[in-house]
Amino acid sequence: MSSPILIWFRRDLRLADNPALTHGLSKGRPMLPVFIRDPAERLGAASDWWLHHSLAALATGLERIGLPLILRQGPAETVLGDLVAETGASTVLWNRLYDPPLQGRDAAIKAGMKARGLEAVSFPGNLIREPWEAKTGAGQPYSVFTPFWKALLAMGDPPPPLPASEGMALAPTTLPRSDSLSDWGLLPTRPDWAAGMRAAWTPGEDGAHSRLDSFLADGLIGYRKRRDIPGDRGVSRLSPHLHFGEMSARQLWHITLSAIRSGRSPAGEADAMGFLRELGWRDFSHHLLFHHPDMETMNFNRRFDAFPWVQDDALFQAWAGGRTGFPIIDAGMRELWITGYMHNRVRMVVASFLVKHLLIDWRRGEAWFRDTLVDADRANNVASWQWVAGSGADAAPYFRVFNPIIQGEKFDPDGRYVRHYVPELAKLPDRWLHKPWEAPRQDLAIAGVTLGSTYPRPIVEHTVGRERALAAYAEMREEG
DNA sequence: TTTTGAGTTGTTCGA
DNA sequence: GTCGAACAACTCAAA
Repeated sequence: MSSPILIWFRRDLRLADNPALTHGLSKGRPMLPVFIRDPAERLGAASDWWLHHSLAALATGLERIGLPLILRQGPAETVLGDLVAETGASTVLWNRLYDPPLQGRDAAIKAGMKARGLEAVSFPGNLIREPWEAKTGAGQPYSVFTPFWKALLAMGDPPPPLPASEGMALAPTTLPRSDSLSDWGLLPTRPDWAAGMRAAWTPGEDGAHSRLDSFLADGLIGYRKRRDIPGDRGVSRLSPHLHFGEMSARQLWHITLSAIRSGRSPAGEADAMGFLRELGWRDFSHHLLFHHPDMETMNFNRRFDAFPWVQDDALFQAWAGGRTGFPIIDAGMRELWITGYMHNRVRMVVASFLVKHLLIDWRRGEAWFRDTLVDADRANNVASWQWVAGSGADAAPYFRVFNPIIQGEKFDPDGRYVRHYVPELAKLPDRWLHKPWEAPRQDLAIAGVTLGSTYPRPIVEHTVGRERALAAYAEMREEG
């Protein structure tokens, strides 16, 4: 029997539109899919929860075409070397990742394999375009979104997705040892904090497609306005599926356009392009981090190195725990804690609050999101936090300080979102819901709210926080 | 090389 | 209540 091909799965946990898998299947040789739990790839506890279920789904899908999924732990280079030795594999195929540490790791692995006479081939990963494809007229990477997006559009539609293989694949007659998924301890036990996640999500390729189908059927229409309303179903919530590659960006692109053109989605071209533009932001973040690897820990705009951040654990804990006394902030932080997700509009508001009202370093917020989001993604997380902080590429101007009261009233006018995640305020009338500290004593009493007891008073007064933030930015400008 | 127009997502103030 | 201007200046990208 000819030597097996290792298919190294990473963040491409799908069978359809999987270039490495399709390429391997075309060879007619035995195939050995493997997933390596490399500590270098770990993001956080919520991601681990998702990964567990996504791997289980992938294993089921592979089984349908007659393939096993081998699970191993350790540094990828070592594990792949072991597997090559154990199985006699002469080819390793994978789809690319672009995070700085992993990209370097993979390049070293490829070079090492080639030096040993093995075939190692990588394929385009999970973006619309590879991060090095878009270039300015001067041949430089972009640092402003709009021209980047125009450049992407000018390249035309990305390649059409590859179909999932239907037929049975050939597996090696003897299989190497595999870890048991349940032994990896990816799921929480004591306490089991994942009940809200199980209720909110269906990880895996099938879950990704049914999520997209229902979004196209009734969520996409009116997207440009509805996407800002956290109590509405106006966003796709595909981000964790995209992060783990249960659906590729290219599939999402083509499925969306064909749905509106065939009438399967009642939405129009403008809503569809508004939606795909958000996918463009995902590519833009990866483009930025690929070309500026140190922005994961350093300010993209180095003038922010002089910013007077405040270290205050009590304030940080109040923010993280959803006890700031601002209902829209607390609802967002609790949505995150319960479901592993937060609506995009609310992410901006809570991030602005941490960085501007509390003057806490964006890196602390970024680390919290990385640990708690099921869609945690280095590139998106870092680029977005820096954007809010004002230190990032194409960032918000410093004087743009979100007012958590106005944001709540504007985007959650009927209080559906806040009442769901901050149930202790549910009986307050809309008028006071986003500023309970201004409610008359009688309204609070009727609603069963006791400020400072059943719900916190604001940990900072909005106007004070705003003025302090503007002063801090002014101080930084003088330093620089 | 120089110039020009533009830049995700907002808030506040005063007329 | 509504509306427009101010809030800074800078850097990017393309012509």
